[in-house]
This record gives sequence, C-alpha cells and structure tokens, in this order.
Amino acid sequence: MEDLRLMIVHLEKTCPFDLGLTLCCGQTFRWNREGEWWRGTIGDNSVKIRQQNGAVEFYGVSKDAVMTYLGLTDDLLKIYSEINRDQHIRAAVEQFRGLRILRQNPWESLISYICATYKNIASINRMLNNLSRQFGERIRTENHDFFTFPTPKKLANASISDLRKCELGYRAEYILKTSKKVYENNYNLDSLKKKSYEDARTFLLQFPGVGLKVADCVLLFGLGKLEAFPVDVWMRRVLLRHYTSHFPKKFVTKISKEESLSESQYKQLNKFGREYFGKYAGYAQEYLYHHERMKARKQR
DNA sequence: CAAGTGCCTTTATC
DNA sequence: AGATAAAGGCACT
Repeated sequence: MEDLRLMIVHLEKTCPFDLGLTLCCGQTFRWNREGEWWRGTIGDNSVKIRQQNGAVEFYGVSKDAVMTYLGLTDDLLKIYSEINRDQHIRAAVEQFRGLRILRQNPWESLISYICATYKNIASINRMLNNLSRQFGERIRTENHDFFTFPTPKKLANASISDLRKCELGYRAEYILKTSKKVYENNYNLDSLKKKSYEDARTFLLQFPGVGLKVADCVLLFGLGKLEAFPVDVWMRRVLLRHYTSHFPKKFVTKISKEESLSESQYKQLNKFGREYFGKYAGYAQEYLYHHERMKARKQR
C-alpha cells in the first residue's frame, strides 16, 4: 500500500530541474505519465509524483529518497560550467536545462541495460514491464496495480521459456545467467558505489550480456558514477558530426561505416568523452544523447 | 499496407 | 588485433 501523505520538496529559484524531461529522456524505462502526474517505483515503493510551481510533490516515498533518486543533490549549475566546453554542448544544455541523471537501483539498471542492447526505447519499456508483471510483486494503488522490479532470486529461479515470454529474445539467457550469478554469490551491487569507476566497471564486465557500453550505463545511471560516458549509436553520430577534429582522419573514416564499434574503437571514443568533458562527462553524454535523438525525431 | 530498416550491442569464432 | 556473423522482435517509415 502506498503512503498516502503528500510530500513536497521546494526547489530554489536557481535550481534547474525538469521532472518530465528527466523521466522520459531514455535513462529509465518504467515511468508512466497520467496527466500531470508520473507513476513509477523508487526502490520497492509505488510512487506518484509531479512538478508544480517550483516544487516537487509526491506520494509514497521519503523526501531523502526522492532527492537522491532524482539527482537533486547534484549541483547542476556547477556541472554545467564544468562540461561547458564548446558551442554544441552549450546548445544541448540550454535546450534541455533541468535534465538530471537519476540514481536508479543498480540491480534494476543492470538488467535494464542488458535488455537495452540493440533495441529501441519503446521495446525496452515493454520488456521491463513484462518482466515486472511476470516476476515482480504486485502493489495495489488507488486506480490500478503496479509491480516492483523482480529480485535476483526470482529471476535466477525463472525458466528460460518464461523469460522468453517477456519478449527478451536472446537476452533471456543473459538475464538468467546474470541473475544466477548475482543470486548465488549474494552480490550486493549497491556496494559498487564505494568502488572506483574502473574497479566497478571490471566487476560489472564479468556478467554475461554486459560489455563496455552496458557497463557504462550501469555505472552512470545505477551507481552514480558521473564520469562514465556510454557510447551508443547516437553518441557515435554526435561525435562524428561535431567532434571529428579530436580524432585521426583514418579513425573517423573507419567508424563512419555503419558497423558496430570494436572494443578499441569504443575505448577511444569513451576516453575522449571522459577527458574532454571531465568528471561530469556522464551529464554531457546525456544532454548530447537527448539532443541528437530529438533532432532526429523533428526531421520526420 | 508491405517490406525494409533501425534499434542506447554482446559474444563467439576465426 | 581485427573482421565477421549471429542473436528477437517491435516500431517506424
């Protein structure tokens, strides 16, 4: 049962925050808009939330949890000045001011981004909602039911055919193997927050279905490693369109071909992003990513 | 409206 | 190291 008390976080006038943008920019997959309200989960709590008149209003979870989850503890103005390296990132930041990096549950992030490989966002949403309906706990709310994200135990004990019913495709095996590994070793993924970016990444790369890109997404969106710089097809486009002068001509020609990135190519692009944008490279990535996707959408 | 392309890639193999 | 292929199926054009 969700907590029915209305909670309010008042934002300072200088504090950039855009709830809708933050929830629908593609970093999280299980929030639904209902009029001016958003419904989803934070931890295992069913949450209803909206932004109004410089305040965030919500039900179902503590103020601290909301502040942390929404990234409201980040000094966004400082981050903007740190990543403000050129005209292009400046335009993206200006257009999507108030977009914040969420601090999602690391376990849910891990499974989410294994699902996300080679899929579009609409499909990813479907897969994760299917998984939650099949294997999560039902939470009753005023209007309709919601589901928590399944635990490692639950997914580790699932059958491959039940997983496949969630439209996971070949990812079903990765999900099963990764879940078993986490469950059987009793891994606490939250403890990775204390590790360095590199050490946490090494740990994540042991899981089936996790390569450099997925690891970077979990590091950024689940573990709060703001220096992570995931490079997907959109980021490759951004880098090829606006940042080619930072790479050798031969390299640019090679990655311009429509093929997936090799490990070394990924590392080269990732290294550039982290060095060029600095310790908040992850924020730069998310603004550039969203900027590029919205441009593509407009052109239709 | 059918068919083709694209999708926040990873893994296996040579 | 680098190239190549295979792995759902939905959404969009």
